[in-house]
Amino acid sequence: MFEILRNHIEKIVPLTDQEFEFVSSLFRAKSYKKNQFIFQEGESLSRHYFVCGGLLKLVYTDVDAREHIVGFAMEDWWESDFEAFYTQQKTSMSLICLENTDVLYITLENYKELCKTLPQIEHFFLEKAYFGFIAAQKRILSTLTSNTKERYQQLIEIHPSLVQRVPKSQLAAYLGVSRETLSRLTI
Amino acid sequence: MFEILRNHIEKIVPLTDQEFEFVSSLFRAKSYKKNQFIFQEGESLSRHYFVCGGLLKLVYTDVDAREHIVGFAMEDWWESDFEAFYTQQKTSMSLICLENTDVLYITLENYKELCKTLPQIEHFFLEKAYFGFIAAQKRILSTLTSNTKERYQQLIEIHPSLVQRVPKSQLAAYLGVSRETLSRLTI
DNA sequence: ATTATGGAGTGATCTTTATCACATGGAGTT
DNA sequence: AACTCCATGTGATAAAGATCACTCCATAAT
Repeated sequence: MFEILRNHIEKIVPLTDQEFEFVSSLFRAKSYKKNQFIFQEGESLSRHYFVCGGLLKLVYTDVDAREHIVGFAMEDWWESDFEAFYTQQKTSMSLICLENTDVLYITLENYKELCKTLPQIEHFFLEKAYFGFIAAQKRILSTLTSNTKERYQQLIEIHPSLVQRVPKSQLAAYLGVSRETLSRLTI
Repeated sequence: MFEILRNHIEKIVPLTDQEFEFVSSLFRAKSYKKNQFIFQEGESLSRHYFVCGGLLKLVYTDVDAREHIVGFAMEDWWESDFEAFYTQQKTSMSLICLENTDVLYITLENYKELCKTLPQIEHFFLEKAYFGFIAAQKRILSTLTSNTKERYQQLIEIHPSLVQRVPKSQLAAYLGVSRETLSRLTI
């Protein structure tokens, strides 16, 4: 699992064996079964997760107990309730397994230690944040410019493997439409 | 204008006079009139802008020539076509003045120079990127969980001064509804 | 003073989507 | 084999929003 993390980081910044040993020492590995909660809305202990294998959804549950999917996370993706993590507040969302999933996670304390010791890792996270922001802005733009059918087609284009692995009801909760409407689309 | 930038940066990281002199040397100041384009979709030269005073909109124009507002920028905000800036591609959006506006801008070359020389500035931009990402995710969540009226109320709550300064037709283009629908809401 | 112009409100109608209800079919369980 | 979950599809109806057309009003321009 740590090798996956190393390959992932080294796509952006190089690391010596010694440096990666230090990186590894600050992460912990954990495995979860399908439908398990990695964390649940309202919890205080917030971590940043790297998915080595499997599939997660980041979920906001509204007052009517409806689930809204803020994001998915597959192999090589990072996920967390980022505001809760970075400001150490209670989580407002839940991270739930759609498949059996292996993760590596880091606490904020260790994250800060890591960035202080290895500035290139801070640069790595900066790039991740930039591209996360760009992706979020594109998703916003997609809701502004496109109808449901077009947004679904864009999702298929951008993440074909995701669409294969996730039930349509979950894709509907990500796109912000009812599962019935998604079902009625003729692609 | 440079004092505004200094105060803004020092809210997150401290700078010596000498360090700020270096920062200043990498930015340029420019003033624009209402309705002017700071940059236009399709241009190659992309910069990152800091708004000292005034008001901007970041606009995507679709194939039917409809304007969709990706974001606004007021005093103390950063704005750009971030993907175009960071990857040095052609811009896919336009940055347009809703009021007379004074900006400071930096090129990617100077930005990289700045981060290399002053790592605390890279940390500053990292925080900006994190909170930009969090804000974008909240906007996505708002479209998933709330109807038009609620989203408009949330906008008023989060950016009351913006709502005062921007025509409702522009707020509609930001919220993703027609100006008629926004006009019919009873707040 | 008169004439554009841009922002905003509103009626009528059509389209899209949500909602509720029910049916089908496959996978896993007993 | 019978049963229970799920995921999915689909019909009927209601609600939300888009669109087009028109009006009013304030401000800027001539």
